[in-house]
Amino acid sequence: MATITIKDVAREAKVSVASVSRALNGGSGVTEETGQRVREAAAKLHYIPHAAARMLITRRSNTIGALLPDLYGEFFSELIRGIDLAARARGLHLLISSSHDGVAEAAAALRAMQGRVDGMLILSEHVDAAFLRSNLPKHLPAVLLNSAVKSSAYDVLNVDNFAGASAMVKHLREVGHQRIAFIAGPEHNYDARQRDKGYRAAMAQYAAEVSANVISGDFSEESGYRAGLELLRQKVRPQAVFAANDMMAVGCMNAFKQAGLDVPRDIALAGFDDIPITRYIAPTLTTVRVRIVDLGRTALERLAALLENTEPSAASPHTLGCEIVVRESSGANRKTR
Amino acid sequence: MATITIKDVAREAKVSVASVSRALNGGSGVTEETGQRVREAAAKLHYIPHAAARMLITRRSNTIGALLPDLYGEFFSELIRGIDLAARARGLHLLISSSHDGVAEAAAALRAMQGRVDGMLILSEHVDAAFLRSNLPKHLPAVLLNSAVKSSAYDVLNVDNFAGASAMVKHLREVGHQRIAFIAGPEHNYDARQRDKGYRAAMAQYAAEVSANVISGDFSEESGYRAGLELLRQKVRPQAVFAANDMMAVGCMNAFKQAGLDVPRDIALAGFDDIPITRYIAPTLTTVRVRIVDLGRTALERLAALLENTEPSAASPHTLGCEIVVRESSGANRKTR
DNA sequence: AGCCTGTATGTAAACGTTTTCATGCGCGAT
DNA sequence: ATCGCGCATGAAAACGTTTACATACAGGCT
Repeated sequence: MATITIKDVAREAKVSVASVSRALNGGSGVTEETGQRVREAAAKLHYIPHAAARMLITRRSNTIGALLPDLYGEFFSELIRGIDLAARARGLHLLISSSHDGVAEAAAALRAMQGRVDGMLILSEHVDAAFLRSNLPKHLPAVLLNSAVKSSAYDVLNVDNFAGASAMVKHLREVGHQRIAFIAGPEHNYDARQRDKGYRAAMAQYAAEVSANVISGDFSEESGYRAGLELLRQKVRPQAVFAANDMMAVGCMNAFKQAGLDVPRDIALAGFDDIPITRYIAPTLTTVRVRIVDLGRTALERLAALLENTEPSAASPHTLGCEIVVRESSGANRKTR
Repeated sequence: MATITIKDVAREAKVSVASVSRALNGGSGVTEETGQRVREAAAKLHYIPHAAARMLITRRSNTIGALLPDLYGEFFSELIRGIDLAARARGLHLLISSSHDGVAEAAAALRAMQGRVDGMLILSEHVDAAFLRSNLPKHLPAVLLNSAVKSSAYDVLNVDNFAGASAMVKHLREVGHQRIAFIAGPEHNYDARQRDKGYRAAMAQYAAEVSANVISGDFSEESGYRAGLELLRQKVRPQAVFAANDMMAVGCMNAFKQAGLDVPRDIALAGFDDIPITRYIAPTLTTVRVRIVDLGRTALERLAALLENTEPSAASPHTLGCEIVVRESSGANRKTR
């Protein structure tokens, strides 16, 4: 009736609980015959070890925790998928905690994971070195994603936003656009800031000709739409618009279409992330590809490596490259042919 | 140095561990003054209760497990988001397990969750009543999503696929299409089968005029594309195509575009699910809206309700309605004006 | 034959909590 | 004054495992 425990199996197999444990785990230190008997008894009783008890004694949960922002949008679904795939391959469970409105909430979430995870994957704008020092147990391995934290105490995995943004500006220049506007992302988002810097740096190379033109946004489609309207109101209209993420590019595109403009003939457009949707809209969106699934996978693999090595293993920061994906919206074919 | 436990707090506050536990939890049964002292000690030592130990004794993990198929596509990202939102609101954690290639793997995943979750949310084509009987502990509450399981032993939450599909056929008829083809989903998927039935039933109402025309697919964009090509090869081309999910509709649309056809002028198209992407493609896709986020949220809320009530509470099957969303691809405006 | 070594097994401690139960104390009611 | 009652507190059991240690036994060595 009640849950059946290792003791029941021991009784059934007529051995001690120790032997049951040995037989069911390593299998070593137990004779073939008893091993057999134990396995049979376990199967017969439908015995399933109680995870919590095991965690308590072994101090291992085979679970990794993921602290993420709101799961909205394709970026996170892809990221989770990458993490999940890698976790599954390693037999690790995934405990997810998302949507933290503020620092306090993020801290609470992080603390609540204590004792139920072996390591943490953290992607949150609320997290900085001080936050981690006070909320992350010293011994708990963690990998930070897209974080500004530089401390060698933590392992961090970033996307090369700066290079990606610069490369996109370069591309837009190459296909003939001079006045390139930028729709920035949220101020406190590290990725967004890096993309902004990349844009500005690349534009500075042509400073003599034209200066940077940055409209603020917050990564939402809605903010991209508003930015689009604002750009249309400028006395001198830009020839190309580079949005700090794809969703804003989509919103911006809608603003342009609604105003009767043709993309890319009247104005070119580019995004960042390469979420699946970019392939389906019309015109298809030129963007900077971030291999999101790989990002998740790599993060998990680094964390897994951390779990294996008991030695601290110098936390090496790492950066994932990204590449330009030229589609219709940037008007590349118009110039090339 | 090592992890600090409740004993350390007790020593620091000069009380017994029992009092620490009382002070930190309910707070009742302890004087205001000791409560204060304990909280101070806990804060000073950065004490965090060990989740596993607590789980073991309370037999509560405040975690719910979600057994899902591969997380690919917007459907699942939306679903997870709905689940996550509701879980967060109730202070529940989310343990996710996805991508089960076969029955055995699904069973293993389900068993691995034993002892670390209070309840299960299950969406998997491998799951039937027999599977549950042998792999789901009797006392573990579970909510099945989009499942064919009828047993009153389990709580199941379905989408009204049949009515949705019928309504879509009706809509397509109303805007003037006679010959309506259907691209079916995977054979073993319950949703897919119900949509198929809904289509056939609605078509049967007009049997005298025209018969059903079903092409097989598997919910992937690729299979929708292939189905599109196949439809184009038919001697009498259908006037409208109804795909069992949106991604296949997208694939099919690409096939049509590639063949130089104009949607909806030359051929109308409709999908099912109303994933976000439907709003961004051109033409925008007429579809059947399944409130995916609500589905996830509702599922979690029912599970939470199950957790509260110790009494079995007759497992009531429930169905979420869905509604037609008319956009450009079905050619509705052409007829109405 | 005696000893030592290795191996299978069992006993019991340990993991960090919560909770039951007993204890002792103060205080109002009789 | 005594009794009893409520309440804060502490001691210890319990949760279900793993594992260190003890034990016993078999067999190969000298």
